[in-house]
Amino acid sequence: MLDDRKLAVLRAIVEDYVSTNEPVGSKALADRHNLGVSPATIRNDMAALEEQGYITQPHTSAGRVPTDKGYRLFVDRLSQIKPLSSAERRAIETFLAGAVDLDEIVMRTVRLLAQLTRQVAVVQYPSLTRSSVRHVEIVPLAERRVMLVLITNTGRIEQRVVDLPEAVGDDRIANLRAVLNSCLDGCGLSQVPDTVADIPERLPPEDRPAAATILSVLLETLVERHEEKIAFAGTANLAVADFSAGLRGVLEALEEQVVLIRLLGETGGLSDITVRIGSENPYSGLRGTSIVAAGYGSGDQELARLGVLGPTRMDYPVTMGAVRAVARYVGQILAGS
Amino acid sequence: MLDDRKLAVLRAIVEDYVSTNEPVGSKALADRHNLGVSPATIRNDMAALEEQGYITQPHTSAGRVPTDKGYRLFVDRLSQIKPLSSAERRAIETFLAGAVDLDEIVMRTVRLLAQLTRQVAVVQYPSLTRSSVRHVEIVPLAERRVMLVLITNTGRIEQRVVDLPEAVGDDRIANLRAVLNSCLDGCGLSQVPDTVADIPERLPPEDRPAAATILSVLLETLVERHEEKIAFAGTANLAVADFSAGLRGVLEALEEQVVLIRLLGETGGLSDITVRIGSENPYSGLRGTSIVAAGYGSGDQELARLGVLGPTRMDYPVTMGAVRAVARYVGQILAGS
DNA sequence: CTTGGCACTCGGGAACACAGAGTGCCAGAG
DNA sequence: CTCTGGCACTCTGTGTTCCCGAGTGCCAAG
Repeated sequence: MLDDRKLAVLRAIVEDYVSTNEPVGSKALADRHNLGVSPATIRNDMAALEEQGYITQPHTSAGRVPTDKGYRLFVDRLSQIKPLSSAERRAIETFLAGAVDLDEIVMRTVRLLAQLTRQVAVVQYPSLTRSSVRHVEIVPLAERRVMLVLITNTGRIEQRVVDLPEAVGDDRIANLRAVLNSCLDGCGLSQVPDTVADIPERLPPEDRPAAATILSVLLETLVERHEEKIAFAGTANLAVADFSAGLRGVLEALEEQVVLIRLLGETGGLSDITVRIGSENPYSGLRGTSIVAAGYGSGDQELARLGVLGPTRMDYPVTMGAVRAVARYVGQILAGS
Repeated sequence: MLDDRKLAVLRAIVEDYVSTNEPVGSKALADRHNLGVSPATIRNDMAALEEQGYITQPHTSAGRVPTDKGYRLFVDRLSQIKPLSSAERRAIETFLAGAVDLDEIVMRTVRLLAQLTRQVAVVQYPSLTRSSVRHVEIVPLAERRVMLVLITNTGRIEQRVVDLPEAVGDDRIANLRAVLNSCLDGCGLSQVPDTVADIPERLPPEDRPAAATILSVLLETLVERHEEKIAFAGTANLAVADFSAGLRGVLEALEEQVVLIRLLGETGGLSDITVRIGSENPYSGLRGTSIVAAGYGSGDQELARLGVLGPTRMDYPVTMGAVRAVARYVGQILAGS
């Protein structure tokens, strides 16, 4: 059905179109790639490819352009991820190594990725649900008000102000804090609800109302923040050149965190790469936009995802290489801190 | 030099141009505004206004368009801030009231502002230098490693991982924490360096090396994070309609935090509004873009600034009204939490 | 100082022609 | 059966020309 030469033609079309952004014709193909056959032959192959929906012509008598289906085939079977140059690797390493806290790691990562790919980069903060408790702090603010601070092993911090039902002295707060920490230290956030259940019993009866209030806020935090936090950068890359069409939709998607998180998607293995091409992705504003995403994490645990958005006519091998590399390095950095 | 009628003509030109986005001619002006004079008279006035640089014509025989100087005059003398409708006020209040922590306050604020003005909104996080210490926490991570967490009265949290010169037991850490907090509680961040100087003396000699390390990281945090954090939203509003020209520059500015912070600028009084029009602002990418900004804070202390970026041909009275209102409400919310 | 009149300018849209790139198809060669 | 060269055909994009209309500047009269 699709012999090797037809596949080679498709690959050539994708590559040429990506680099020139102009519909590519049979003659140009024959010239630029040495396929060893004449333009006429290529024309026949192109007709076949078009027949099967891999390419299309914007109008009669223009060159061909890959369809989403064509890109899909290209990504799946005709290309391989292009590793970064060693200079780039070093640059990533030193750039990320300078980060002092989680915010900065994420910030730097997202910028790095935007710069490497010259597209819009998106990084999801390490998932709360897959982290564990490193420390819980209760800071007295006023007589009947405390601030609850939760620090996770990924460096993420959540804070809440809690109004207590009654005044609670500092020493009782300290006790509460100690009990909380001894129970929760190292506990996976998803286990917190269970673990927390029997804490009131360990406390003197007079502290239980306050503890209950604090614990309910703690649980609330975990649930509400199930919605994940994300950062993005590189929107200026959208304005460049030929992509004014999709621009609107992409900007809108970026502002809709929910959509964006859905777009990053979830897949199986850590650091295998998801590519969603144009109409494949579940948001109508992104016609003409592709998403290349990967999970990152420390060890073999996926903490969250990151990726880039760009026009369907992007350089997939390079983009995938950059995404993969950045995902790996971020994982390392997180593991090390 | 500029009599009342000429000013009225200028005002009319700005208003018409803002609402239609088309150069406005003498006839249209005479029709839509009852200036009580004929088009010919208006033409003379327009000639005078052009002479003095308040308006300009894109090409011979087109209507007039305000220059930056024209907008400036309009903002300074010909318009007054338009207060929000009470429905809008209520909406703001309820929307902001739902926020649980600083991140969320900022996030909601910036979205709100973007939505109200239909432009790009920018909010600076409460300045570290003008906040004070609410609590300092030292969390043991490993034998020779702790996490330092600084919580300010504005709800902002800074964290750092510190490697200690030697192992320090939990009880000594606790003591250190107690001393630190008793010294620093309520202390303005700008006074921290002075206050911190004599802390080592209060500690047993064997703890001093560790304390010195921690303190130096603390000071470092204050200095480095002098660079402020910002959030923005509403970039999708850029893509709409007629502003594709400035788009590139604005997106670039948004990615350059430093530039952006400079743009928000600093002025005197809390909640008086700064307007920078087109070429007035110190970044060349923003030709054709204006910035409306204001400070916000609790009490009479300016904590930070917020504002919007939009085309010079924006509706200044409305935009200024929205910025002022949002700034006030944010101040209130921060004071209350 | 204001007004109506008038000649002038120029941008933008419509109509048109044209070159060039690209295609599909066909008939002949390997 | 596959490849190739040739050829007629079909478009788009571009450049040209033309004209309309909006808007101006100037002037002379009220």
